[in-house]
Amino acid sequence: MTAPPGRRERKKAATRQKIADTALRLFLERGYDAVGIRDVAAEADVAVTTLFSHFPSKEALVFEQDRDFEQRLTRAVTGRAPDEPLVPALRREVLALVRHCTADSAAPIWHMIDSSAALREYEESMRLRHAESLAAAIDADAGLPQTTTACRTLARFAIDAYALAREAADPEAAVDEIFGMIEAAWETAPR
Amino acid sequence: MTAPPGRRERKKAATRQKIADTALRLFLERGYDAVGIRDVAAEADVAVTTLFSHFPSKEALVFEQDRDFEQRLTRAVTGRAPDEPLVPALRREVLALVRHCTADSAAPIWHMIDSSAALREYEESMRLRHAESLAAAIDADAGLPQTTTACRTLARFAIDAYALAREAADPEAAVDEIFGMIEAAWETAPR
DNA sequence: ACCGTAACACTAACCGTTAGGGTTTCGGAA
DNA sequence: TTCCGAAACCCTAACGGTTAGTGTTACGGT
Repeated sequence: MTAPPGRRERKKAATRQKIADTALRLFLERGYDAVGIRDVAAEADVAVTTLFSHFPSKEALVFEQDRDFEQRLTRAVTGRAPDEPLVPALRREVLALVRHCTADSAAPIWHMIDSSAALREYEESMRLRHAESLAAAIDADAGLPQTTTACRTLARFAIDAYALAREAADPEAAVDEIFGMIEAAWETAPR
Repeated sequence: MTAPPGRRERKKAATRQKIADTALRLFLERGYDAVGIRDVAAEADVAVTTLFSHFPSKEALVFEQDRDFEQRLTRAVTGRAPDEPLVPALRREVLALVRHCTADSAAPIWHMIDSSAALREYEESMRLRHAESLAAAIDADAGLPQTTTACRTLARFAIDAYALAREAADPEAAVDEIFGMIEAAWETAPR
């Protein structure tokens, strides 16, 4: 599938990694708002323009680790066992994602995100984009006769569940509670 | 209630109005991204700092007209007839809001918003803030035994309904469809 | 051995936004 | 009526994220 990549691509990946690592370290050390793009670039020993050729924005540096979020959600739909119903599969994946980001090791990062308005907003629009892909995956699922609107609704509800559970006092219980509601909603969806 | 406001407040309101009108006109004429804050300020004959003392950001200029959105939603909950159930009241209000913003007269503005990533993102975070107030209003409603999590979930679902319906081919049908799902979700919510 | 190009660097700006500091003008108290 | 405090406004200068323009290097395929 993937032939041993050449020196070129290895160097590129290394540069990207160095930028992301440096950025996250500086952000955690001094605080997101107190670190400028120019600081990150200097510390990573790259030009500012290079940084922006790897990452579309300052905020994107923070969510490097989170890159597979979108794919995990869509694959939870497209790659589930042939007879597994949709919503429980989604619920399992959302639960796993919530567990992952409420783990103790992730606490400093999420504390940083919650402290910065820019990061919170960025995350939300990111999740919305994810909801769009998820909606497409659900809509494309053969054997689901539901409306396109219903599919988009389900996708957004699932993203909501993730966002709300992350902030809840007991995240795992919140996933259960919200997905109970989603289950009922989906069963009512017209087809 | 409101005594005849003094000259001072009238002038302030006039300035604010002039800025908002000028901004919207320029945005529609030349496109949101093609008009800078300095352009708006110059055309409205105010200093840039004055503009930002009236509006917190460039995006906020566009949503001047939309200012009562939040209040309309919360009042649909807090001010409904004593015996009217919650979700239908919400549905009525969301339907009215969707009708309002899909009216022909509003088309150019919404086309502009949809064309600009900055405006789309701003709108979404704005709606999320609205969802928080709505959740608080629902939570505070006496006689509703539901969980706080369930209230926050309902609030977000209602906001989702608005956003999804706005984009749907048949917005009013979409409101019906989504609120059917929400109704089922809410009935399932633990109390 | 050579060429095309991908990755990177440097400079200089653009744009939204804010701080600092000054001037006018109103509203209410003396 | 007079005067004072403060609100509204202005100007200048900057900050920080982001991008365009233009080279330079070094890798990969011919």
